[in-house]
Amino acid sequence: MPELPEVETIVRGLAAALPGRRIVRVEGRDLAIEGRVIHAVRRHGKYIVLDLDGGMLAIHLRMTGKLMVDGLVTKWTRVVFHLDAGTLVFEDIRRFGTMTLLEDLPSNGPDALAVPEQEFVQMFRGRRGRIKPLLLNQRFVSGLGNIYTDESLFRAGIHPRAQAARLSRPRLRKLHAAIHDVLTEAIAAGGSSISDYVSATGDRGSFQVSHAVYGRAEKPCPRCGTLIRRIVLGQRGTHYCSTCQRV
DNA sequence: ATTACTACCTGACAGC
DNA sequence: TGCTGTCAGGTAGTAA
Repeated sequence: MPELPEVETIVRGLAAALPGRRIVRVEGRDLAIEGRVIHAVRRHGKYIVLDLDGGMLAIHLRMTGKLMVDGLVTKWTRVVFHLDAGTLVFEDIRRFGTMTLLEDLPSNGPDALAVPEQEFVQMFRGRRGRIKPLLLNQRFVSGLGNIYTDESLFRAGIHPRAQAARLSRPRLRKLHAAIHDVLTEAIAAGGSSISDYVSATGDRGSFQVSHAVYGRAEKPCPRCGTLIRRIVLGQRGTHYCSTCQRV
């Protein structure tokens, strides 16, 4: 479910409520963090990181995870953090989400929103394979998922099957700008809510109405009117405009 | 290094 | 109603 803009939106909501709160009791998972204080909340790729005294809790929402401040408890609630004031509720329909106490964060690639253009272009040296699966690889660049990969490639005019190593420097610079712009606009819109995603305050995002290709198979391209195609690439549904996007 | 396949788990939806 | 199959915003493990 959540990609970088959704995780960023959730983290902003958590950061407004959690720092300074003490975890009094954890219900639903054996984490042994009772009594610890949450000092800060940050994002690391698609991970939500709670900095506690003496460690950090890394939470990954995978497909259907939600983290809500004072959220309602439902049949899909998996963990409730009881705080000295209020609660933090973790809900996860498909139970793919993970929650681990760590000393070191998982090593992944540079953040898709923070990576400088020059570094981004250089990362492609020596890479084989097609561009879309590469962008989805979190050890290459972290934060992009299926929605924003498709949307970024559309804006950059790059076909998802294009060979990464064959892209010219100008096209890579354009891709860098496209990724940055799409993510920035999506964060401003509070993320994309297609079915499950809500922020830490329970609000839906609105960026889904701005999607040009994702989820728009057989609908006209907003730029040229050609019908958007859906193919499967790297086992993922992939949407693109065959006129605007070239290999 | 890259790709394919399986698996994790649940719900929505289409078609019969 | 209900069955079957497909799809879903993610990622790990294994094999080729």
